[in-house]
Amino acid sequence: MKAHCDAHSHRPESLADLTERLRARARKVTGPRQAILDLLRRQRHPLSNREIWRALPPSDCNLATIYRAIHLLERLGMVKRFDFGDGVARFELVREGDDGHHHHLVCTVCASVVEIADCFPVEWERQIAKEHGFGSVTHKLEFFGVCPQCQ
Amino acid sequence: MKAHCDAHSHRPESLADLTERLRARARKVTGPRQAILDLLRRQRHPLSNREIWRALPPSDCNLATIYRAIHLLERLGMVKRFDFGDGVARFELVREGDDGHHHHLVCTVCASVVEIADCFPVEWERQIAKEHGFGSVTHKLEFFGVCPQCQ
DNA sequence: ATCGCTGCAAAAATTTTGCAGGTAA
DNA sequence: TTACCTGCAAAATTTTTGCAGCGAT
Repeated sequence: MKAHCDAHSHRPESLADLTERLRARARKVTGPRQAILDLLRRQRHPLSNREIWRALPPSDCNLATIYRAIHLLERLGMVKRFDFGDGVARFELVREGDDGHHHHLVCTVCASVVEIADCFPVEWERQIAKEHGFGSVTHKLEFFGVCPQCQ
Repeated sequence: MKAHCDAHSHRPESLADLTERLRARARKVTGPRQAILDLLRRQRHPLSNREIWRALPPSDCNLATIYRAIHLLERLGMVKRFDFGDGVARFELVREGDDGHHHHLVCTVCASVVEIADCFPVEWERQIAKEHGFGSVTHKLEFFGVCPQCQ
């Protein structure tokens, strides 16, 4: 049984490549957008809009601009939304040509995050889709537990 | 390979049984709480706090009370939170002795919901836990697609 | 009679939007 | 130049909290 996603490399795409992707879509490469992209490309794990805001020097970007920029990047498929069940959306950069599909193991005590290579088997997903007549089926899967340090 | 959860019966627990569970935990059985429980026990699928509020006659319950009651029911394990990725928490009644663990297939167009019997294989979950030294690992899994009517 | 629960209203927190000026292309 | 972006501030949401009075037990 083969999962339909593998762990992806963590070597970050260069900032130049990222901004090029914006330009290619006729979007402007501005200071705030570069700051956000440059922050995200250094992160291994998803950040919320507010976390991005706090991580950036106050002069770099307004919180409203972050909301707007993240919306844009999400629409362009450059950023993917993850939900760890605490009501806060978090975002991760998606590598060129990738769909960003993967999962996390989140510590319910300290909120540390591990990226997971395994994935729900495609055959099951297809079967579930067929069984109910649904099309274009995907899934969201996240794991929760207590990390070694917090035990 | 066996999933570790099966579809559960949809026959709703009686309101009397539900309120008894409250009383057994030294919580008061009040009008608003009965109204909420009685509404949830008739639902097959999760409702948000606001949906509960709109579904109830205005005089039955204040929105703030619903937030408080749902928090309580969640703490008592009588209600389970689900997240369909749209930023709104939804809640489902959990049957006595059950842990409420199951998954949904949600239409991304009309938001209709189908309950899913399959589940992520326990062995994999255990392996993931072991691999990263995590304890008490569970998961959240939801499927998304386009239902027959919306295609 | 208690103590928990409720409604109401205000506060806090989160996300969206309008607008006027600035800037990438 | 000309759209597109941005900061700021206000608005719209969503969720939490304080408080005085009511009511389940």
